[in-house]
Amino acid sequence: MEKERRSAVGERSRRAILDAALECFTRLGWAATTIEDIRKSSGASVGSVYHHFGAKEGIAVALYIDCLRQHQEVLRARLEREHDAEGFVRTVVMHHITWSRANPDAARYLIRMRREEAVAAAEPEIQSATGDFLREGFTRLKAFAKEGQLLHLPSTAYMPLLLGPAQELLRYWASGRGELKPGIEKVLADAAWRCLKP
Amino acid sequence: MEKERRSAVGERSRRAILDAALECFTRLGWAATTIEDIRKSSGASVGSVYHHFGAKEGIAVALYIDCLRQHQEVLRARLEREHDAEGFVRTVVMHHITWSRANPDAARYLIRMRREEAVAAAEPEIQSATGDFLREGFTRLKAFAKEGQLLHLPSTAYMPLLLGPAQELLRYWASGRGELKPGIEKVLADAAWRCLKP
Amino acid sequence: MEKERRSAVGERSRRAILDAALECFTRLGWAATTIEDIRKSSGASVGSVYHHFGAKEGIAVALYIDCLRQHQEVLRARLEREHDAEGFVRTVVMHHITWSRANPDAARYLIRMRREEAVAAAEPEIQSATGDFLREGFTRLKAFAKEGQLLHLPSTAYMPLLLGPAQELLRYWASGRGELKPGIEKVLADAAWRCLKP
Amino acid sequence: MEKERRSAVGERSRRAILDAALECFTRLGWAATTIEDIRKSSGASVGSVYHHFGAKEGIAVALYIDCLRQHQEVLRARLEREHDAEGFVRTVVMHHITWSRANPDAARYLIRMRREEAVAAAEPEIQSATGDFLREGFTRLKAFAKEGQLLHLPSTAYMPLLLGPAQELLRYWASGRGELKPGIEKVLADAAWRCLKP
DNA sequence: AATGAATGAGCCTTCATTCAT
DNA sequence: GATGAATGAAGGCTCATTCAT
Repeated sequence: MEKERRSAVGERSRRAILDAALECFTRLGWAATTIEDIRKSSGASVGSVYHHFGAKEGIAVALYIDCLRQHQEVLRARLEREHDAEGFVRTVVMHHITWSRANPDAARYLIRMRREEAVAAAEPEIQSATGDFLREGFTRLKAFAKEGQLLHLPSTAYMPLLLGPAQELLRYWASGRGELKPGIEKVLADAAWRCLKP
Repeated sequence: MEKERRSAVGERSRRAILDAALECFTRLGWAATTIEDIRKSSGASVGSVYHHFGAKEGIAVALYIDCLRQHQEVLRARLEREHDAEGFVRTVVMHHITWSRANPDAARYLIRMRREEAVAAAEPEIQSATGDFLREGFTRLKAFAKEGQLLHLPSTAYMPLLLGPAQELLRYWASGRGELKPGIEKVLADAAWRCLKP
Repeated sequence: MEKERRSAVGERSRRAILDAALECFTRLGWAATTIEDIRKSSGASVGSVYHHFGAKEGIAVALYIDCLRQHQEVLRARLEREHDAEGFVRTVVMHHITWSRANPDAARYLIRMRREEAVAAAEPEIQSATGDFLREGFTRLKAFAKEGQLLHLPSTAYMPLLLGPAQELLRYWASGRGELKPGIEKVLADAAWRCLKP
Repeated sequence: MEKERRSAVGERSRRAILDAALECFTRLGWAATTIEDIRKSSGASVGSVYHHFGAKEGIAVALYIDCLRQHQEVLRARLEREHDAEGFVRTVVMHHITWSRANPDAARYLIRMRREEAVAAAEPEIQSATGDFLREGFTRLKAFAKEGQLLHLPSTAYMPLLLGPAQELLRYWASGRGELKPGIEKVLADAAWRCLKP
């Protein structure tokens, strides 16, 4: 197991910093948040922040992994009960919307940071910490296509068609302008299946 | 007319700065690019940069408008020849991909900056400079729906379904990992129409 | 000529920073001197310091070159009038002591920084700025030996025997404990010649 | 006796820290070495380091005394067998070179730290721990001069002439550039005697 | 004796912006 | 219009040291 045993007190401090960071990043944005902001918000000292995360990027990456894990654990559990393409497609799309509605700060953070330098540079670390969930899903998608349960398309088209609309909507919502209307997840799930069914 | 008369020499210097800025933003990213970088790359002096654009954000906004205009002029011309929903939908999607392939730096810039603070804050200025092209398109979309040429959907769903997959693909491409395979525009146009046709 | 034309005002500011730096390094030591100390002492702003020297090390190197040039210009002039080994040896030793007595801060700085990381890393730059004076002197020394004007010794022994005692004395003096008694330069020059004469 | 009784386990830990410190100081330099470096290298904990040495300077001083003792014990033994000036002079010079060659890290450390603030401030402690060996030697030197076995010189000239060349050579060697050729100790010993004999 | 999480003062450096020439 | 030296607020980060366990 990769988790090292940490003293309980250290773990509590680490958690407080991560929570404070999410709050600050949500309120101010990643670039505009200073270590001082996080310090004030978490109650920890500057030194403690660096003791746990090494650098500002370290906080971003640790928080990203933390949010991603929560996101994926729920989705993974749901997908285990889906065995055909339609269920898979609808579940993925709906989960994206509903989880984001339930965890707005974490969702916004994931959306905004996905391609941010600070996080992108640590992709290997992120993948090793999250078990490369995306690739697994992609593999399953291609298997469905091979079985004829999905339309045959160039492989680079699957992910955009599956999640593009949801991402676009979430991004708009994350920018603070649009809402996430109740029921919109069903509309997007329908549309995704309309696009991808054979 | 809002355009002030500018001396030819001033205009040339302005253009050089804008070109250098695009090159720097592409290479280093907006936040990481310094005025000094732009100065070195453009051959202008720091003072000259400020004379033309007032502040770093001013460069970002001016460049954004510049790129957006190029993007929209082509699209506007094409859309004038399309009078039914299917042509409209297909043209919008295909243009997004083909124009981006032809103007990679400008396209990347537009994609990355769309919701960046620096540009978002100047939206009114951008809209007044580009004639609110997006809203016009959206209006036309809703008219098609009213006429029964498009599926009836919650209004917030149209844009994500129309452009979400293309945006997702372009974003992935813009991040430097995926390619834009030849013909992929047709696949996405087909899919968009499949999603939106009645 | 390697010297770029600089604006007079810029040059004056640069000089003020260098003077202040020498004063601070003498008083506090290189490592303990902060940019803030130099700023206060020179009247320049932090930004100006970095505009001219790029980094703290840049000040150290520029100042080192500055002091070394003064040291070498005088010695070079004196050595041009010396044509035999004895004159050469005596002049070098005496100049080391007398110049240091006349320019105590600069001398201390040279002695202390000679092998300090910050300066040692820039040796190529220093040599290109000072014309590799040391190597020239060493070459001349070996020529004297070849002509029989000096004792035949392993080549690594010449510099220690020529300057070691003076350096040792100066180092002790630079540390603030010993004095540089009047006439001591003659004693060391005699000793050096006693050591090196055939 | 000033040595406190220490538990064997404590002593072992203390020794490990001292060894690690020498290794780190050699590799990184005194100022650039952090307590964390020493901790990693020694296997001890930060707290343990402070338990034994009180402060970073404490390590420097303890290590200095440790190295100096080793240096002096050998020299003291050798000097006991020398009763005339020539033997004394030659032995001192040769020992400086040969001991350094045999204990390069310790020698480098002594050379580099001799006038470093951290060590200089603790001179009284060092003298009381090493029995003021230097002063004894200096006293013996002056006695030889009084007896006519050495040249009459200003008292400040003796040490530079005796050890200056060796120090200069060692310093050059310690900086990592020059070598310590076999036999060079004899050359310097000859030269020192040539300088100092009546 | 040992541990290592926590502390926080202080430092170097960056960089957008100004302004005298 | 152009120039580039000067400005200084602000931020990320280091690291010696402390102390509860």
